[in-house]
Amino acid sequence: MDNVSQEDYLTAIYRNLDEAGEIKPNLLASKLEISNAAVTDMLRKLSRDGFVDYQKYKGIKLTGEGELYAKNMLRRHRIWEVFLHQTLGMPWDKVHDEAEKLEHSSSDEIINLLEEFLEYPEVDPHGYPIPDKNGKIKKSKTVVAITELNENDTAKVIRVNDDVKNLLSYVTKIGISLGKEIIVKDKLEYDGSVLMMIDRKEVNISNKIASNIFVEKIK
Amino acid sequence: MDNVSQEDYLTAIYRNLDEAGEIKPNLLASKLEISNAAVTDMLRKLSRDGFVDYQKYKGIKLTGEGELYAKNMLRRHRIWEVFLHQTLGMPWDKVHDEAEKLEHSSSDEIINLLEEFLEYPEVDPHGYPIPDKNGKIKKSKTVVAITELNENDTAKVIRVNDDVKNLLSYVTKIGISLGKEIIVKDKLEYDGSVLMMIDRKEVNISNKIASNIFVEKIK
DNA sequence: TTATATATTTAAGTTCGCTTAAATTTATAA
DNA sequence: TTATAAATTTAAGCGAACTTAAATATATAA
Ligand SMILES: [Mn+2]
Ligand SMILES: [Mn+2]
Ligand SMILES: [Mn+2]
Ligand SMILES: [Mn+2]
Repeated sequence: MDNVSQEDYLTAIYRNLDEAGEIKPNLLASKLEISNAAVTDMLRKLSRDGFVDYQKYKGIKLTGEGELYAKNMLRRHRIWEVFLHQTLGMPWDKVHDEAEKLEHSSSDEIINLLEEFLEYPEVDPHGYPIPDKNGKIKKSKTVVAITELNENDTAKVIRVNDDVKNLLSYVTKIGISLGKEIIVKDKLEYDGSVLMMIDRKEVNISNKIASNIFVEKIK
Repeated sequence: MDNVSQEDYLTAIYRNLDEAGEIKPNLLASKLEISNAAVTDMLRKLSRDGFVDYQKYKGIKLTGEGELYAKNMLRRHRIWEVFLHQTLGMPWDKVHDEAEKLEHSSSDEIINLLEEFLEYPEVDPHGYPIPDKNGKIKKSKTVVAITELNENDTAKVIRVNDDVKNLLSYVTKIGISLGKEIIVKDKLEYDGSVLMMIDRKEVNISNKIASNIFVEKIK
């Protein structure tokens, strides 16, 4: 397969599987920002080519081959992100969009050389794990969304969702980066927002944002 | 413009302009390995979009904008080649095909950062000059094809055509690399081939190959 | 259970970049 | 100059990846 669209479909499917390992066309369409009709169309092709299990009106599953392909795309994407951030000094809120293009234009050979050059990084600049050549993903620390914390919990930021538009640049603005310590001061009942301390400053973040920042509880 | 094909057309046009600054559709088609009809089609679009001057049955010229765009593509291409060869250690006969894809997927920002990281290289791994941000190309040494040399001339390899299939890997096999010294022993009248010394070994290369290796005469 | 809302598929149509075949123009050679 | 060859354009058509609108199936709520 040598195709930008199909590769983005597979990645989007893999990233958004539910607990049952499925995804609905409607969600996929919204993640890819295209029409439902286009998704139906493409699902037939991906199914014909053996990358997804698809039956009309049923949830979409990846085949073994499809899952491997998707994980390899994540590998390419994340290794490029590390390179752009770490080697070229590009800010973490810009690397995703660039990697979104580069991932389709680089042979496995380039990716393997890059990985070696970068000394085998384990996570991308947003804290997501990098699959190895065989699609194996190291099981990472147990993390929870900030929304799961309780009052007075102290936690360390491990991962921030890199798939949400403008989230990273906003999060940067309020002082959050990987490894940063936060302390939950208050959880507001009526809107689910969270009041917390970052660098000795009080910051209130909405429930929506809190649900996309993943942390490791300290003690 | 955000298009692989159009970008490759512009680059191919620029690289193959004749002394009059023009190229014929037929040559362009063969360089791009597509039909003449496809070229006619695309020329209308490139003309409509202001990148080429085109009138039916006349030679194709680049507009100012078209030339700038083409040179920027060469810049991207060659900077990627330097990175792949120099930083990742990919052999010089493999980097061209990879760069052919990467050139379309990288913002000017990435290219500028890469250029800085590489410490502003002046030529790509095949000896071709790298245009700067403004499209300026440093005028390089005066070179001649090996076919232009005379018996007993000594010369240094400065540039090898990177656009000819399998040329680089062949040339590598017979011991030629950038900077290598050669001595012309004999020029065969009947087929234009050249007999020369490389590393104290006698090597005969065809006229076609000799015409794609560029050297600087020594003394 | 039935009405209504939502999700999904089907149908028809568009743009892009290509193809082959036929028509036409330009170049070359007798 | 004229016949022939070569280059170029035109015409028709294809697959990929989209779109919008309409039809149909499924989910949800009264
Ligand atoms: Mn992508
Ligand atoms: Mn990421
Ligand atoms: Mn290219
Ligand atoms: Mn080159």
